[in-house]
Amino acid sequence: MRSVIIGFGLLILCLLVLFKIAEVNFMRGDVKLEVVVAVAAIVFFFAGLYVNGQRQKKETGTPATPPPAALHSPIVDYAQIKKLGLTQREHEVLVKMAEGLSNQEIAAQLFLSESTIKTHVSNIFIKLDVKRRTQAVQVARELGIV
Amino acid sequence: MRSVIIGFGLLILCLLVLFKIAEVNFMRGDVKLEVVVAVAAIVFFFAGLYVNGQRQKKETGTPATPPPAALHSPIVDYAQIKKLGLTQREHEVLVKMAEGLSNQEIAAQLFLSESTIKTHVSNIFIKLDVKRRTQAVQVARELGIV
DNA sequence: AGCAATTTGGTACTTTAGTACTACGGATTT
DNA sequence: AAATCCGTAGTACTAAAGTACCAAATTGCT
Repeated sequence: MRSVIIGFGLLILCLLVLFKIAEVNFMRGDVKLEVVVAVAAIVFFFAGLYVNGQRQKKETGTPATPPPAALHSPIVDYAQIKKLGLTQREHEVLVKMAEGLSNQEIAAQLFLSESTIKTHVSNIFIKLDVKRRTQAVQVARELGIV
Repeated sequence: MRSVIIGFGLLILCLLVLFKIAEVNFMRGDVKLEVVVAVAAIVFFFAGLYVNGQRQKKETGTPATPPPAALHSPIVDYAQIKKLGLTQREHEVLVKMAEGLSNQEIAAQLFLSESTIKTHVSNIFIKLDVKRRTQAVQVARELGIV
C-alpha cells in the first residue's frame, strides 16, 4: 500500500515536471500541440497498463503478505480454477456469491439478467460438485479460489 | 478479437474528433492547454486499464502454489458472540450454516425439527443484521465467530 | 471458414429459504 | 411468585434459490 502511494506520488511529480517543460516549450513555439497531447497520452496509457498489472499481480499469487487471518484473501489459485474447469465469468459469480450477494444483486452488479446468473450458478454447482450456494462458498474457500 | 478492433477503431475516431475540436477551441483561446492534455491523459489511462484487463483475461493459467488456507479456524471470538447477543444454540446453528448445510440437514444433525432451525436462523439474521444465510456466513467469518 | 466453448437469456417448474406470527415448558433472575 | 430468556415447534405465507431444458450470439482456436 505504501509503495503504491509513493509510486503514484512520483508519477504525479514526473507528470507535473513534464507538464511544465511542455508548457514552456509550447509557449516558445518549439513544440506542437499534437506532440504534447501525444506524450501525455502515451505516458498515461502505460500508466494504466502498469497500474492494472500491479493489481493483477496480487490476484495471481505472490504471497506478499503472510496470512494475517485475511478474510477474502487476494490470493487466488488460478491453477485450481483451471483444474475445475471454471470459466472467467463463473469465477466472477462465485466470488460475488462468497460475498453473500443474492442472484438478483449479482445480476445488478454485473449488468446481467437473473436468468444468466442462475445459469452460471448451476454450472458452478456442477463443477464444484455441490448442491447449495453455501456449500459452494465453503468448497471454494477450501480450494483457495475466492 | 473483432470487438477489440472495433473498439479501438471507435476510440481512435473519437480521439481524432476530440483532437480537432480541441485544436479549434484551443486556437481560439477558449480552452487551456491543461484541459486538452488532461482529457487525453484520462482517456488513455483508462484505455490502458482496459487493454490490460483484456490481456489478463487470457492468461488464466498460473502455476501458483496452492495455499492450503486454514479454513476451519478453531479460534472463535466468544467476546464477539456475547456482544452480538447470540446464544449457544444459535452459534451452533451458525457454524453448521457456515459448513454449507441446509436447514433440513442441520435439523437432522442436531435432532431438531426444521421449524426450530428456521426460528434460530431467523433470530441469527436479526442479530447479525443480514438478510440471507450466505451473508450471515460472510459476516460471521469477518467477525471471527465461525 | 468451421467447430467447440463461452456467455447471455429465456420458460416452466420444484424445492428451499425466509418471514411473521403464536405457543409452551424449563431455567434464571428479580 | 412474576417476569424474562431460551429452546423447542408449529402454521401459513412469500420470496428466493435451484433444476432442466432450450436457443442465440461471440469468441477462441485451428
